[in-house]
Amino acid sequence: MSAATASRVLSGRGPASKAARQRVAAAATELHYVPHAAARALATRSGTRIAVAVGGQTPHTLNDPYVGRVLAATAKTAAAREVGVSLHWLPLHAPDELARLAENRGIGGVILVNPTKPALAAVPKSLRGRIAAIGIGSRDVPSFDVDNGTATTRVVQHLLAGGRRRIAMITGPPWLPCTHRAVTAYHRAVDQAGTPPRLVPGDFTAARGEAAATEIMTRWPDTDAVFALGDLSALGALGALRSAGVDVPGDVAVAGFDDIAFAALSRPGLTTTTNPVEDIAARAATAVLDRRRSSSLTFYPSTLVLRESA
Amino acid sequence: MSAATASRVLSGRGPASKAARQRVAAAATELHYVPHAAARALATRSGTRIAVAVGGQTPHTLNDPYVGRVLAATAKTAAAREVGVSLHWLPLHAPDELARLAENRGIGGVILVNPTKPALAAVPKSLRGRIAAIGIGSRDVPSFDVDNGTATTRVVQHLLAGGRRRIAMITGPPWLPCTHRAVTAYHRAVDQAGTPPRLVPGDFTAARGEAAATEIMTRWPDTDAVFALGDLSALGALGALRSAGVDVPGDVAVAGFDDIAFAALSRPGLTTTTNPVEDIAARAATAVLDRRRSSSLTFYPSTLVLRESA
DNA sequence: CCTTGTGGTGGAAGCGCTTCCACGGGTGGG
DNA sequence: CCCACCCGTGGAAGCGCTTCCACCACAAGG
Repeated sequence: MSAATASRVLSGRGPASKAARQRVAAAATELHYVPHAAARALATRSGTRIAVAVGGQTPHTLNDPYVGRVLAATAKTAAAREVGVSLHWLPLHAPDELARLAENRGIGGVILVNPTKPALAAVPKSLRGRIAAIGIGSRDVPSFDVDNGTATTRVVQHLLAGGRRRIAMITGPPWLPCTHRAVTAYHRAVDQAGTPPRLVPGDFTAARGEAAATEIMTRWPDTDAVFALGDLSALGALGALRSAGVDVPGDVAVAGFDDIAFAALSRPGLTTTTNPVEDIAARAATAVLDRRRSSSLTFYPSTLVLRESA
Repeated sequence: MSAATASRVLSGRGPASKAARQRVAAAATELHYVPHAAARALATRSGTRIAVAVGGQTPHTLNDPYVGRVLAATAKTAAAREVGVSLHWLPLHAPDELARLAENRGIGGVILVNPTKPALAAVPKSLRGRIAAIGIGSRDVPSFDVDNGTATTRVVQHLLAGGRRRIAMITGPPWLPCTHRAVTAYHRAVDQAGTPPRLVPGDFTAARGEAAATEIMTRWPDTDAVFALGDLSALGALGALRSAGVDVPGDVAVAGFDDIAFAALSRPGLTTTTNPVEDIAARAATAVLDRRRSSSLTFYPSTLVLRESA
């Protein structure tokens, strides 16, 4: 029984007789053998382990319900394939961080969450086929994202149908392509209805949502609906409005995006539109693990969730 | 210039002349050299990279605001030391998973989050000095946790001071030592006040909080306060109560634990008690990276945050 | 019976790094 | 002036695995 044979059966590659297979399996379980991931990565020069790289201004971005959902879903599919998950913060101002990550081996694939354009541009060729992006919808890299254009249109139409005529929008970070898609859809929808566009930049955080709502009510006091890209911002806005004595949904309707768990927990319940992140993350994980270069841009449908706030 | 010399200056270990140091540094930056983590781990037989292992029934536990805070804080201190973070789910029924993790090298330290007793017992000796636990408060392994005994006492006393006399508690999972500490403190506090103990088991989730609140109001309709270990459960309870037409805090006061971001966002705002997880996680990360075996059990103070719900 | 194939096997090289060790050329003291 | 000493250096081994390749034994065909 040589190391070569053992390696063949344990890694499942190469020929091995039934007898050898059984002997190795028996020995492995008896000795509680665990392959040395580093050695394997070194020899194979292509680690297993999928890296989730989250873009953002501070490491604090990692603490976000959206990211939490991505992580849980990724960890689940990763565990099923017996690979690990590592977590990385991709500073907005250091796009080459991704290249370092890739060179630093041990990783078999990368899932980018909300990366900047420069970060996408800096994707090293060595990562081809083992990288996917979610939360952006870009063509530079295989992407999986929610169809937030259609979703935005539907939300705005719902608000219009409810009699709202001055609908403000709290956007996502300007450096995200998905922000542009949503903003475009928003513009088209309000233009079509002949109602004025009111845009305030956001960053997906609750704090920014609060500030943005205050800003909106100051600049345009007659606003009767606020749509925030991201439930966190929507909930922040909702809180700020109610603290200011504004009745929701009486005076102002509030709608969010993503349908995070807290959207249902808030009072009034937050009207929002789903984001099937779990599916998306699972698909992205599978794609990078299988080195599929397919499907450069896939959009997942979002469905409107009506609660009390709008 | 040999590989040996380069290795010495890059890893900062061993002697090297000033000239050599500079030449290596220059070459490294020019070539965008990134050390191969796997090779290094193999040679050193002690990887860098800190593993966060979260105990729980399903991978879904990874998606929890508490865990999110731990991850963000860990990633921050890890990034400052140029080490990676990997994420693991520690199934409740597979305590040896931790041993596999340890053998699977590449990791320099482990932070256990809410591990079970069997998992703690299964900690391999090879991990001595590079492991720490948070969220449990155990002596089996260096632990950093919030002082939830004192915090619980203070919450109950606050509820009593507010005139509440039938205070129910939604606990944490029974397999967590911290649940016992809090339950003990709760018992002592209500006994002292001569009010009846009302315990319902929880698991930190919002769904369980809702169910528990319903259960409480069914079994003990005259309950006038609910204290949940974990804001998620408290918010779930709060939602269920209000849906049942119960006025909060008029009829029933609700208090939580942890002071997650949503505690402030909810209406009424959730009265809770802080959990300095960020500090705790940072300290735990530093401890494992520095291989400190010190401080077997450190408790961090919690402060009461009064909002509208209690 | 010998040839040509086949599936299974072990030897050995090598993945990129660290670290032991032996060695050379400086310095200071005798 | 020579020796002992020490700092800085490069050669080489080895971390645990994979994988190429040569090899053997056997089965099937001529």
